[in-house]
Amino acid sequence: MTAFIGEFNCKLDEKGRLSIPSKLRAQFPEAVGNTLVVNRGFEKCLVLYTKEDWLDETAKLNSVDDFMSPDIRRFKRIFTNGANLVQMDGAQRILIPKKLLEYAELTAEVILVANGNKIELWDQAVYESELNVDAAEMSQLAQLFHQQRNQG
Amino acid sequence: MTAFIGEFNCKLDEKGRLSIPSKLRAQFPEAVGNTLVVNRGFEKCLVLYTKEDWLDETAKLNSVDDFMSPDIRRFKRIFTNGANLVQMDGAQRILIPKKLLEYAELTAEVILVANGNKIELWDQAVYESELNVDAAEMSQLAQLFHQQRNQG
DNA sequence: GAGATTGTGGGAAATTGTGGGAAATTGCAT
DNA sequence: ATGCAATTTCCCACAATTTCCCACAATCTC
Repeated sequence: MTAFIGEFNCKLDEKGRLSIPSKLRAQFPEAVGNTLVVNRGFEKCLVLYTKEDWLDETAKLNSVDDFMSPDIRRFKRIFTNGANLVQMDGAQRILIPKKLLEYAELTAEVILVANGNKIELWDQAVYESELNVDAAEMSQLAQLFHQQRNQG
Repeated sequence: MTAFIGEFNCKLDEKGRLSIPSKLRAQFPEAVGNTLVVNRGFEKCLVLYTKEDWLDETAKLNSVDDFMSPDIRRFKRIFTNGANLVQMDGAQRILIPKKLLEYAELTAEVILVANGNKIELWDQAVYESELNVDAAEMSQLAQLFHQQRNQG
């Protein structure tokens, strides 16, 4: 499983194309070729996966049979909703589908943030307000994280 | 087994024809040719299969013996009953049978969503309400999924 | 600073989505 | 059987989108 590192400022052009920074592209495993998967994130951002990692994610979902229950079907849908295959063009750019641009409210200025095997894509303004935490809140969040991690 | 990726906004024209997006068509295995199977989904949507995957699906059903119970027979009948073979025309469109249009309440605006080896077809409005979950429900669903996965 | 690489923009060609006309086929009723 | 209506198929045409390509600007490397 891939583990990406880094945070990058990028621009979207008028056509909704995003140029993948070379520092990030260098981290893609060979096998990626030029195909990625974009999906909606839980927050107001998009998420990029290598195709392989995406298939791993969904394989987990698909291991559970659809006959089982409506809730299972619903869960799978919610989870995969929005996913799109995207291909890099000759200039290492991907075209972000319109729908997703709108969802994440992406303007020209965006940020790419590595997060494990995922890469999040935020509008710069949105991202900054998301990161805007004071020390007290941060330590509270850390505490919560710790608790939830230990209770599984 | 095929694993489709993607979510697509499409339009049905007045004749009830659905143009299969090229991104999706590109994911069909060669063998598909231009023949698909449409069936009713459990929810208010339709489901597309490659012919091959449909045959697998029915094979699974038929592995359960009809002698078993009336309910088994009934379920098989109802499940299989809605299935239709459809062929793509020269413009990669399929004609959705009237009955199925009505069943899923499809209007002009529809959505195609990959779901494992199936492709679901929703009316846009219906789909959006299906996806509309709050955080509490989501975490409940996730929990359910987790349980059911582990009990197989 | 010079040369290579990378990011950005945009024009033009190719592909795709969409609509609709008209022929071919089907089903139904007379 | 024959004619009519409805459906389906096949075809062409236009608009929108996507892809491909080239060129210039910015940045990095040596």
